[in-house]
Amino acid sequence: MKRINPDLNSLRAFVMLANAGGFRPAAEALGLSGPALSRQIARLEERLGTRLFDRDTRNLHLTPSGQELLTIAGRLLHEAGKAVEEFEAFLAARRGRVSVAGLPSITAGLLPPLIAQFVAGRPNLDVRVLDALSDRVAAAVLDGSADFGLTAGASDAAGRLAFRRLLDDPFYAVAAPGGPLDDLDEVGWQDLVSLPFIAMAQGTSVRALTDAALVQIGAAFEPRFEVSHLATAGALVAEGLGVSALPGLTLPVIGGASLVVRPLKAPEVTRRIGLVFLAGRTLSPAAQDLIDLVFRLVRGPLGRDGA
Amino acid sequence: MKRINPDLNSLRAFVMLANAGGFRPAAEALGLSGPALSRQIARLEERLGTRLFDRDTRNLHLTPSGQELLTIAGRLLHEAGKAVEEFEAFLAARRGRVSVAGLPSITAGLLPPLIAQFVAGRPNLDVRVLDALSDRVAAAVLDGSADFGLTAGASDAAGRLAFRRLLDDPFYAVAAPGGPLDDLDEVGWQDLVSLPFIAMAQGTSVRALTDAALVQIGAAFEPRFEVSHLATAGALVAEGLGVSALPGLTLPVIGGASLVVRPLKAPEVTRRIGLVFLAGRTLSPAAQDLIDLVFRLVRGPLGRDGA
DNA sequence: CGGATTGATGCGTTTCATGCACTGAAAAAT
DNA sequence: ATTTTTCAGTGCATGAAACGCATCAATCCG
Repeated sequence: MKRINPDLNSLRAFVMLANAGGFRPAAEALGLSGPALSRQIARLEERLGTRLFDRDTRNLHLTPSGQELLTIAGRLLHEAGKAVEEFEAFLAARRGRVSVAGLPSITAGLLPPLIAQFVAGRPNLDVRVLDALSDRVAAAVLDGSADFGLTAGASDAAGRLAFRRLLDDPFYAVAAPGGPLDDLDEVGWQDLVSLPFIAMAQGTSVRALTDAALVQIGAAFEPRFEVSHLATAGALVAEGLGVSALPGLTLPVIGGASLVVRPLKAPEVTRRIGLVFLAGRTLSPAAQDLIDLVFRLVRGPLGRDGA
Repeated sequence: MKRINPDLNSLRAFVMLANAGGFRPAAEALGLSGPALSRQIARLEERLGTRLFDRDTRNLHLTPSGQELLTIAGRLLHEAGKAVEEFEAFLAARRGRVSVAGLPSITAGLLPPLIAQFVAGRPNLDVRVLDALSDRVAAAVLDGSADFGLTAGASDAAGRLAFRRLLDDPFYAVAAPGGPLDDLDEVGWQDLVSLPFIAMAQGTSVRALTDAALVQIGAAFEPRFEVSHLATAGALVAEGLGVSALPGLTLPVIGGASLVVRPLKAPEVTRRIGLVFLAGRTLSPAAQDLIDLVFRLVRGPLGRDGA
């Protein structure tokens, strides 16, 4: 048997005619001329191989087949409407899921208020945040488990990732109140090497930049403590066990407000934070929207904690 | 916002392309040329206002929007397939419901084996049988609660009903074994009037014909018993309380095999059984099939209990 | 560095749907 | 009873949409 292929417009016309009870009102409701509707029904009947209406010039009645089709077509059109609505919601970034991968300092310090603003009024939009170190962020973007990443520097893999600079995050020296930084306005890297230093673990972007800065000034690096998590570093600093050098974005995460924070100079080191995404790939509307929001709020009003 | 109107062919093409992973195999599977498919996708993208594939000459990847559409379109196409399947099943008379109205003698005597044959292999086809007297059969057909009726004579209503003759059902005289008919080969109506007569109630087709026959021979009619149901009449006859005159189709219902049955002559009275349906209205495929089966089996091989 | 493969584009053709004008039939009005 | 109106269907021409063929640009392979 040849495959019947209903087209939705015909079905819409059919349902409209069945409900209107006459060609004239149905045609008008459809924005069609009378003859056009007449032919549309005739075509549909021919394609389906059945008469759908018993009609003479004065009366119009659904045949049993028409009655059956009315039920089925009504349901299908309803499904189609829902499908369109769903997809439009997705396109309008009101529905779907955005997965962001980012460095812990970013996901904890920068992102939360932005995400709060982003999801406001979008109850069906889910946001996943994946916090990981730089290379795992890149990996997550590469394998598709994150729509995009916010990380430091453009490490990276065979040109398959694109990078867009978001902001430069300068390093600060941090110490406990009553510690060695109290009387200084600004600190040089050289000043730090003689102090007990709390370093981030190998593999973190902070550590890589710290190492680079120390190499630049030709200093040997002997960290007193080495930790993986910012919160730990912060707690050690607060306890007065040492000093550290950290990018500005990390400060809110470690409770920088109760520490002594000083600009770090000689050299001025900044962590280049940016967007990482698959080169040549279109992003979902929601992801694109979130990115736009991030860039707008971070770059525009220079305030980095939104609202 | 302008209403997006997806057409199923585009979606089919899209899904096919997404699954095939390349234009060439997808186009072939769709029976289209390469360029046709290319344009179809381009049109769909334009209509939806989104790119669905990130593609260059060598790679083809769904965009997030494409991924979303794939899910939604797949579901919708599945629904459409089910809808077509359902409707085709209805057209093929494998699904749906047939409502038959008929005289009790027909629904009980003639119909059951036909219905058994009819529903064999059609598990999703329901049959409703409405047994009622002649005028209620007509009423049921008129108001649509029955697809068609099997009844006696073309009584009927303002030409809105059409009648098609099925068979002529001759009357027989029936009595208990050991009763007055034992020694006769055939019986005349005149012979019956002197015997205790068990008559069907007023309003039945049997009674109307009985009255007419007796008027024709100028006999007064004084039934000894008057009953509404065939089974009662049969039981009274079997008990030897009287004789009756009944059409052949009723005999199986009353257990005619254990009674004495003789052809009734002078005059030969037949009940004209036929099909009643709404004039000018198309019947459902299933109803039409059942009608065809009834006519074929009743008229053709003269056997009235099928198989 | 050529040949082959893949998706896109130009162009002419075909198919399909639509609108206008008109026909034929049936109900309503006179 | 006759005319008028109403309604769905048909002839015909127009316009849009989709298609195939030929070709092009970009990429991969040998």
